[in-house]
Amino acid sequence: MSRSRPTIHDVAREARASIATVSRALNGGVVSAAALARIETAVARLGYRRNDVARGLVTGRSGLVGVVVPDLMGPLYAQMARGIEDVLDERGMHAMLVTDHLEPAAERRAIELLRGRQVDGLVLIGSRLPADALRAAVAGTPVAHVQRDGPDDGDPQVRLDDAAGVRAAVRHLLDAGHRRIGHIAGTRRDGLERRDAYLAAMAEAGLEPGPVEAGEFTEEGGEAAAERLLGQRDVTAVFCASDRMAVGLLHAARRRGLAVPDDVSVVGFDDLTWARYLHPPLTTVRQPGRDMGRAAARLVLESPFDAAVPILRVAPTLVVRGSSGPPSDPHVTGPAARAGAPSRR
Amino acid sequence: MSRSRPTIHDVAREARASIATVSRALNGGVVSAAALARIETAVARLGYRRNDVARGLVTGRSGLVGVVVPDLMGPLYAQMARGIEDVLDERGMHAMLVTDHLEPAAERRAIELLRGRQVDGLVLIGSRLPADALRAAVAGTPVAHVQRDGPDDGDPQVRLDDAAGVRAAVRHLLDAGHRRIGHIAGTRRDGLERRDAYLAAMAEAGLEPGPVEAGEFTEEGGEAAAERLLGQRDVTAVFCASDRMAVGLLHAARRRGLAVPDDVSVVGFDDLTWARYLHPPLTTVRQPGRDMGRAAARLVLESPFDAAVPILRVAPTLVVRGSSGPPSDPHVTGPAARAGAPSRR
DNA sequence: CGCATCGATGGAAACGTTTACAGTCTGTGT
DNA sequence: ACACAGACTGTAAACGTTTCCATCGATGCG
Repeated sequence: MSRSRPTIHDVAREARASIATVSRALNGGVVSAAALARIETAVARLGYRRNDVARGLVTGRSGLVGVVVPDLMGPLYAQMARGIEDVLDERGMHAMLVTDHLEPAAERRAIELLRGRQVDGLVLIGSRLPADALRAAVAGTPVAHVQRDGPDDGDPQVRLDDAAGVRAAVRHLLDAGHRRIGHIAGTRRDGLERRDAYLAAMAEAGLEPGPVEAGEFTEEGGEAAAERLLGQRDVTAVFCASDRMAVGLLHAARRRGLAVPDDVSVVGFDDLTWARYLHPPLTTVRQPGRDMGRAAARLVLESPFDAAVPILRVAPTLVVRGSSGPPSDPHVTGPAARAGAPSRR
Repeated sequence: MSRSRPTIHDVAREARASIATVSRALNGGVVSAAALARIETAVARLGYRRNDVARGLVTGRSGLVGVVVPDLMGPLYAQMARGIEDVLDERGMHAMLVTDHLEPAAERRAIELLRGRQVDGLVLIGSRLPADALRAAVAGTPVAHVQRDGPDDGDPQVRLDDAAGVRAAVRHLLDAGHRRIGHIAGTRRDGLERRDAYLAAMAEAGLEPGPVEAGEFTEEGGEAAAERLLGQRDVTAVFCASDRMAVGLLHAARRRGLAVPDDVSVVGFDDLTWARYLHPPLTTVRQPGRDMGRAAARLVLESPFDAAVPILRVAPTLVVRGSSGPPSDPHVTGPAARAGAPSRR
């Protein structure tokens, strides 16, 4: 009984109709009520299901949008993927996810794979491909980028308004009374943009920038940078380019016996799902991944219509939680004052 | 210049060969060196790329394994997906990910979609579909389950050895000297299995089970259950059915002014990526998601060969971190109480 | 010298659809 | 009674591959 899947021919025979009529019935063409009824029962009896591969071959479309994502384990990427699915769903389309693992070669392969599958569009998240390599790889397929990690060219793109987020974070610390604010910077494109925005925000407030330390976009990177940073005098607050780095900072602070936020305020960036469960809960800049994914999906599906919106900035929001507060005592604070006073156990 | 993609015919014309020869050259069949060279240059000149849709139509295979995953934002699911990709990669295949969002209807649709795409196999993660609905949906396609959330039937399946993990966790607390150990239980299938394993482990140690509270598999669920549990007398340790619930517990403990692990020890389950960054770092049972994904992928690809391994249990490992320690209260853990403790070090 | 063998090639038939086109009815206005 | 519209329906040609089969020289062997 494990016969191979029934085809449209089987349905046609069963329903005494031609395959053309069956096809029309299935796709909402003009068919007589009688034929439609026969076909429907035949479909049900046989358990027929359309073969989308064959269909794609003749129509030239697949109903698929290819998504290449750096890493599925990043909660932010997962949110973006979800956003893409949202808008694809309502159009009866689907996403096909492929991961490059931050390797440009894998990214190129992923694009090839997807195009071989006739995807109707491509959403590239955090793409590192140089403009020419990219153009060659995607050829005719419509493309939209999210938070592209490479130089811009004419392709439509959605990108966080990093500067606005950083400004909000720095303002928040300034408003709380901090004057000497350090920064832990990332090394990728958005890391650099955030660092520049930080410098600009400090300058705007008429303040000298605090110490800046760069590191990998990871907990370890953040911790290492924090070690260097917390050695400096007078720093009462630190703004991190990512939440992951912020947890590294939290650890380093704890090791040095610094209380957060009393001795040092911490602000992160991204608002990863678990940021609120840290101790203390992390004040951070929320990156609306799902919205960004939605926007990108719309962009890629509608790019032919208005070709004049190459870059779309979405606004982040500051989420104030427990890791930031007013400086306790500006002139006494600092590692020197409390050195060697770890209070735990 | 935006001509449509070159086909194998174009290559054949350009290389003065028949399409059959080109196809053979591309797929490693027998071709003369001269022809091969001509074809290769033609491919390069034209930028030809095989159309996998057409290919799939004739071969009946797609090189794709469909993966239906409850939710991309769960780090554990992402790890499993990664594991699947690992083994697919080394076979030149790819994963096609689709999410049901814990809705059985969406799960069924996802399976239909995937089968319409002619996937060569299906990996279902946390499937909730009843056996008959499932059987109807997958028809002839090979299937493997991961941590199926429904009754078993004959389908190959990989599943965590929940009982072993729970036993390790409970033993760990017992060895530390705890006697009154509470449990926060989950409601899904694995939650129930873990609860039963907890009860068994307590019985095995000759102890009465501590209070058990069930809740949703979320931070809020854990927090609510913890509120009920921490009111009880004498509880010096709590074992949670998941890390997410454990952070809820941590919060509830903090609110009540209970120190962890001094007043109450906490052990989680899963070892989600951020468990080590909590404060204190969470002692937990690590679920090797990536390995489970790998195992499932192998299972689905090789199921015809040995049909006799329907259920494969993978072993979790206990990761001891800062959230668990000996009970502080001296008179509860006197020598008498310790007498029955199986101490293995 | 004839015959089987072999390596390389091309022709053509699939694979399961959609869709342009050409029919076949039935009813209607003249 | 006739043409003609209109509503349905069927035939057949695509879509871009793989693969079976036949063909064709050339080579080796008896």
